[in-house]
Amino acid sequence: MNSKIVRQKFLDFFSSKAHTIVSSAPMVVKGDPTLMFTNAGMNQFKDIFLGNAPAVNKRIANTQKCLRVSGKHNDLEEVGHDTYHHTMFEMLGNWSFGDYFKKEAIAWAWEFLVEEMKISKDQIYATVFEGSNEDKLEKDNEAFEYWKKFLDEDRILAFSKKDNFWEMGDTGPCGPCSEIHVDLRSLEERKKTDGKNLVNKDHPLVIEIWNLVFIQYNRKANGDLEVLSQKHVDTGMGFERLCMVMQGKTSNYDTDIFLPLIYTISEKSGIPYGKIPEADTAMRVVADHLRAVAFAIADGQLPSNAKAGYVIRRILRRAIRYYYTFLDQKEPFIYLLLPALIQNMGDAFPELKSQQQLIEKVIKDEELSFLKTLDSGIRLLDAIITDAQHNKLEIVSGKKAFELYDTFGFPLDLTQLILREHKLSVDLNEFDREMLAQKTRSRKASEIETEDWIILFDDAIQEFIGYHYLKSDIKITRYRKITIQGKTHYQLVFNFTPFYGESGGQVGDTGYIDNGKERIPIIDTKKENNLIIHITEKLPVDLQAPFHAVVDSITRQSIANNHTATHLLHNALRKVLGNHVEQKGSLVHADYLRFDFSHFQKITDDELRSIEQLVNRKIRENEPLEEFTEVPVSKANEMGAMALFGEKYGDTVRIIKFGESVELCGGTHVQSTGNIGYFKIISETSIAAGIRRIQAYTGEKAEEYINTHLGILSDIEKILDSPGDLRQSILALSEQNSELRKKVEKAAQQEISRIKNNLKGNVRKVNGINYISEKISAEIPELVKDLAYQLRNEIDNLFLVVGADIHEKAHLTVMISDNLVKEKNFNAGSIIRELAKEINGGGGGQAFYATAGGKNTEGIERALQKAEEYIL
RNA sequence: GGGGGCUUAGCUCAGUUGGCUAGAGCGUUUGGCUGGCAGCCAAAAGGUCAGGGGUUCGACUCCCCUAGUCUCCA
Repeated sequence: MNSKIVRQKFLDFFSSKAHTIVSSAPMVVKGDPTLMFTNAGMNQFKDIFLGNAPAVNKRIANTQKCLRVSGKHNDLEEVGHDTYHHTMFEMLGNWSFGDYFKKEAIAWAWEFLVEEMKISKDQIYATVFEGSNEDKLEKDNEAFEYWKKFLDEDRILAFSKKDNFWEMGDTGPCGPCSEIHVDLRSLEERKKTDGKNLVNKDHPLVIEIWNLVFIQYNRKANGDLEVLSQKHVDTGMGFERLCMVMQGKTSNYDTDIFLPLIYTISEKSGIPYGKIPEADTAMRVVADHLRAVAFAIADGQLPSNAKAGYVIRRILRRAIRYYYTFLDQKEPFIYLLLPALIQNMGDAFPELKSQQQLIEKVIKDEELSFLKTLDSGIRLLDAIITDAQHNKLEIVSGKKAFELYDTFGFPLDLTQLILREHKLSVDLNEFDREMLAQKTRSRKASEIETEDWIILFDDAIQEFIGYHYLKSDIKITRYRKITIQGKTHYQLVFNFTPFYGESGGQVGDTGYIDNGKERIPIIDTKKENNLIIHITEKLPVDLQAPFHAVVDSITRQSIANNHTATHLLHNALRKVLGNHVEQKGSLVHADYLRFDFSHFQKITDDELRSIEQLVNRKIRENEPLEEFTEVPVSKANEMGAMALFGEKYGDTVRIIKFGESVELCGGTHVQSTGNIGYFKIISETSIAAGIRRIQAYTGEKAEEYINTHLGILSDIEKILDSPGDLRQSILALSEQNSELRKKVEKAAQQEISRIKNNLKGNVRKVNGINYISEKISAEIPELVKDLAYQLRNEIDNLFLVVGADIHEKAHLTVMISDNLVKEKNFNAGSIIRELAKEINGGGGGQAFYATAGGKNTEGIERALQKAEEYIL
């Protein structure tokens, strides 16, 4: 059964059990500081479990793309070396929000696996929670009883809290879980060793494929468990594993999900799969990482040097490392594989297809840049090797290897590989020490201490009323203290709030709360798991009191201007450049707006002008805001709304329309476009392959910007005293300037020649040495240097001492012909140090040329005389 | 968010502890030679050494700040 059918059968099965099928949430998570990537199917329903959002459908099923690069069973460095570790994988899941519970979840799981998928019941084991003294919980007898209907008792195994009790975090919803394991060993093997002894023992062929979580408790901060009134089911089944079972394979990589990719890799690299273990590993690594990176980019997460983008970069670079070393590819390679991936998964995930060009471009660019990094790293390493061989060392210091890694991004395993070829090795202990120091430094710099929420009023759902109100009477429902790098802030939550929490690129509101006795400034507002959090520097004295909350309306107006202008810009970009333009990031600030989007060339000045013109035309047309709330997703698509990436599952959405611009958006906007006043683009740049960024001003900021520039222009006009063509005037000025510079240069040279000729006339022959000692008048020390070097070329056996009074500072210069330095052992440097004493200064230089400076101009004559002593 | 590196001619880069009046290769221009796929020879032009400040007799080199960029960690 091929993987496409497996996926479809799962969805069809739960659809037949009255589940609503929803699409996968993006793999890249927005608006949850604890999570960078979706790492489990339940992520997009977290708000429902936390009680921060109501469940619209009580039964849901889907396939969710997930990414894991760290954690108990997922270390990036493991991927490719075995049959089952992955970075990106699909999780099939079904959910009940306060609807069905253990009985149905177990019965349907059984029905799907045994009746639909025809997996033999002899291969199946189930596990249940054995109970916990610590939490005063009994064995999960309910689950045990339901399983007994399908399985013999000795195939239902009990495990401890570690394996069979699921918790989302330190606090929050949790409960016992029940896992389904499948024994894939041959009949003979199964006879030899009973499968029940291999469950949960990390056997590669006795594997967990489905985890059914029964959420029935809430873990409180003090560790106590509280029974939930609403019980939920959360299940997750590894799609790749299920396919492996269905296709009778013993490795995920042998299923039709990976094999076409691996064959393409084999074909393009000319290396067969299954012959060389290292090459096989490399192919699995490349196949796995290609998926992860392609999906991440499709979801808007580009490789970068920080946070989530850095994780993607690391995954991609690991793949490059493997093909570079074990598949002998020295040119960009991974981007060539994208068509094969799309062939395989493009139907289930159309975002891959629609963004193929961008994904290829981004990957190729990243490959090129890393191959360049490798190149320069190899050059640096060569120097280290030469040095080690020169000094007859066998071990290269860990510090050097770390520097190569830390500063130049050259991977340790490559360093080791290349060193081994030269019979050298790295001091790994030292390397690890350096690494640890780096980690400690970073951790220290980002230490956050979060205290527990203190609940004042039990009012879990906080409403946002800021679309229509900027002031409101509120009560504080909960607060907590948070400390980052020694700075303490407080986070407050209200029963309802006019403050907009930072999200969708729009910055959070600022303002204050006041109760007549005290006024507390709100310095920022953030959104965390659907909760709007107001940040203050101090806590109100009377927390229970009612407060009047006021949003800074001027700032809010500027933000609204910029947000609406962003929509108009997005629309104008698509009109002028084409429909391939897709939003890739956005920042709506009170002072400016920033918009990142996919586009493959630099935008020409003409295009930029038309874009700006179009936006300003829409502003003057004064299109009114049309706001549609609670629009079903299907209706939104009909309206032609531009869905932003990062949409979470939700039954209804908010739509913002200004004339032709229709966007799905939760932000705050102007009443009509005329409020924006004026729109001015200030920069257009590239931020990554295929991604461009426009920054712009609106309203008063735009006005200020233009006035500043016009002011500069008029100032220049005044300076130049030029009412006519400024460009002509400046051009003339610049030409004049370079002419004058040449003239000055020439005059200086003439001056030098004049002095030089003078000096030449005053040469004294002393002991066969052409001795010159004289005070000259010069303006610039550089010219004296010039003079000395010229004389050196023109007079043999020269011993030159020149003094000068430059801006009331004494200067001395000594120049001695090379042959004299050699023959008579003169040293201009030590001579000048002696002479400098006469002018109360110091100096130095080389054996043939030295300078000195001092405060005492009176001493110049004495110094010149003293010089004579050296040649007598 | 924290650490480290880099920024020198149009391009790719050298430049040891501060002092060889800032170099190389490619490219450009000019002249000469040459029936050819990077043709050869010769010469020349081209630099605010990222920007700003400081230390010093003297800074591409050392220190501080700013900007851009690469890289590692979180």
